Amino acid sequence: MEDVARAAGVSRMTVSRALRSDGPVSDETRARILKIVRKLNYVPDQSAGTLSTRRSGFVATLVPSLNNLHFAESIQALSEQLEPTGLQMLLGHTDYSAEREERLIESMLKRRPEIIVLPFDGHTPRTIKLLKQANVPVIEQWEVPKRPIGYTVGFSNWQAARKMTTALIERGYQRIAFVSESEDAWTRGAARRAGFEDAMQSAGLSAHRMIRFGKPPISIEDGFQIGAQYSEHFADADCIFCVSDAPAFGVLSALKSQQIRVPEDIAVVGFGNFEVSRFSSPTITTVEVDARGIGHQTGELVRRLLVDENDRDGIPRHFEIDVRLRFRESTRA
Amino acid sequence: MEDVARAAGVSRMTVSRALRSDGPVSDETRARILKIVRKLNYVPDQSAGTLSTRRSGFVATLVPSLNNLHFAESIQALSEQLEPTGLQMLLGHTDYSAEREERLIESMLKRRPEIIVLPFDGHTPRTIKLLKQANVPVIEQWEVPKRPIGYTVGFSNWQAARKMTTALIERGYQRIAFVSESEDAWTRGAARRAGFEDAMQSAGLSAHRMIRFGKPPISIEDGFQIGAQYSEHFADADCIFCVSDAPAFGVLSALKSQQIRVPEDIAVVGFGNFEVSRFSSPTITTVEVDARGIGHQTGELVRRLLVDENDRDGIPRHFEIDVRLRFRESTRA
DNA sequence: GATATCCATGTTACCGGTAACATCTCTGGC
DNA sequence: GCCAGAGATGTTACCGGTAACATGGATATC
Repeated sequence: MEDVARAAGVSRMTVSRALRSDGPVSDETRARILKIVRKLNYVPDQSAGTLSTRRSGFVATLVPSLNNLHFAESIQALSEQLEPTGLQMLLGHTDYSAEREERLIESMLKRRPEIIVLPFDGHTPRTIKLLKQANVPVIEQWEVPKRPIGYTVGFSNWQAARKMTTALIERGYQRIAFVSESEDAWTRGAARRAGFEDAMQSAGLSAHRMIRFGKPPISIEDGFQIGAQYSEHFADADCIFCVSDAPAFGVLSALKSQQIRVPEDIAVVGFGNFEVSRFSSPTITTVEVDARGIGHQTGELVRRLLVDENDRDGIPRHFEIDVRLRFRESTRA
Repeated sequence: MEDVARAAGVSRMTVSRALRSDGPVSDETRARILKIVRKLNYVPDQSAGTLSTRRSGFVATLVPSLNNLHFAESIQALSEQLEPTGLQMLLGHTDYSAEREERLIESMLKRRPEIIVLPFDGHTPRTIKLLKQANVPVIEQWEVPKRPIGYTVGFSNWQAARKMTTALIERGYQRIAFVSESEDAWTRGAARRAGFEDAMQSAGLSAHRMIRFGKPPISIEDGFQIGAQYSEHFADADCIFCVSDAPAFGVLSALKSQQIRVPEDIAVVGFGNFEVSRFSSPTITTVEVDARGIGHQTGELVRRLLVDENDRDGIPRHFEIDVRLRFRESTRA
């Protein structure tokens, strides 16, 4: 920067001002400085700027996992929203572990993020303490916690699963099995399971056909293995509701290879509306979640909180994301 | 930090030393300081540290897109490798646009990354200039460029597609169609297409059945639409080689709905070995690429370049990643 | 017992920007 | 012609750490 200032015959401060769109610099001087900046290939050091302005320009972002299209898409949508603002995303993935989440947050806080975006899958007590002390807006995504730390963008997995279950019961299904992960203490999967159980009980039906298999995120392969044990798990069931479309597709694939007909012999239902559920045969009934919408709304919220000074009033604490039931060929009408 | 130092009755420097594992501080003093740090919830500011040490701890990482399992998995593998090193990843996605890539690199350079990891899909001239001037190791991933900037971790998509095509020809296929994206000027998809064409020509076969459809990344839906126009595109073909498993699955789905049998009437081949290709019916013949391996090797390389001081000699410039042909039910033996 | 050596700790300056205030020049109003 | 006010630019100090060197006391060496 010193070099640029010397070459332009001005002070460092003027260079600094010229590089920031707002600074009061004459057009002529700015043009001259920018030309020299380009010639010398000067790239400002943002950590020095951060230190001085106390604004890091970082958005700390956590996701449970990247190899899940939902999370990948919401991240992608968020990062697209962030681009024009000049904010940068610090990304980490928790791998569905609250301890890993805590470690990640701890290391990200050293970068002084201006906002923290993370999924709610249950936090450790220390995580909650760290988040509160960070003195920075916190946005919890996906599942909406009962006691939010700050803002939330998401929906109730409990309600979504309950709604689908109730709709299935209305369509005449009574002996519904539920497939979910084996270690999901606090995840969205657990909330879906609870919603399913509640709906069944409310209808006076038994929710005893609970299959737990595979670690989060449950995969197509896991679903295939479950489906391969049809007689053991589903002999007296009339419908298999899976915690996600991936195992639903796997179950379907396994049933097909055993000549079990869907939906004639048994129905299959997923969750998430992944692309594969629209193109499998039969196509899979599922719960559609607007993953991009979560990223987009979060981006919008970040903009209102950090960028747009005129739009800071009356920001709601909670943004509800759409959830819709998609009935397809894998259930009978 | 000042506060901590005062509370512990030492100088700021001693606190700084106590917080870094290496510093020469007596065990007793360090214990006392760490206790106070915890009590005061002091979190060091890494941008100040960066400024002073001239080490940012950042690994600038670009991917074409996140909603593609290959990239997501390689990123995940890389970030797992990075965790114990204390390095943090700055992630951006180019959306297959060289201009976006240039902008991202420009903004990331302000953070003074210690290394730059990016896919090779062709760069703008300015991008190449920026990367060279950054004076930082550069790792190009996935497709291996003819003229690498620094290190490379990947494989030749040209060769991989050529190998599969040759194997298909050996199995008796002669009228092979190739499905790829419509705007893929510099992508891996284009390299695959070129490899296909070369193999066909070497075998004295015509490579005129080129279907171009959909923007990168080509989806299941795109494949479905292509497959739905069977008679137009594939009336006289005996095999459909798709640039990725996603459209292959979509094509398969469309063929099935038209009662066209695979592989009896026509074969379908994908690329990537996504999970869906193992569980569709029929299962899909594909080219297996070790996506996690790319992330893992990259992480290993980063470690050797930045962390492990004793292992810095004789680091190869290029790491070749495994590619294997997986013949499944969608082609006849 | 004098000196060399080592370890724990302190002091000072600096990393590369920007906030805050000071200064200077030019313009317009009366 | 004098002064207020606004815009462009300069000066100084500071953001929160750490590098580099200085210091002081304990121990080892002969």
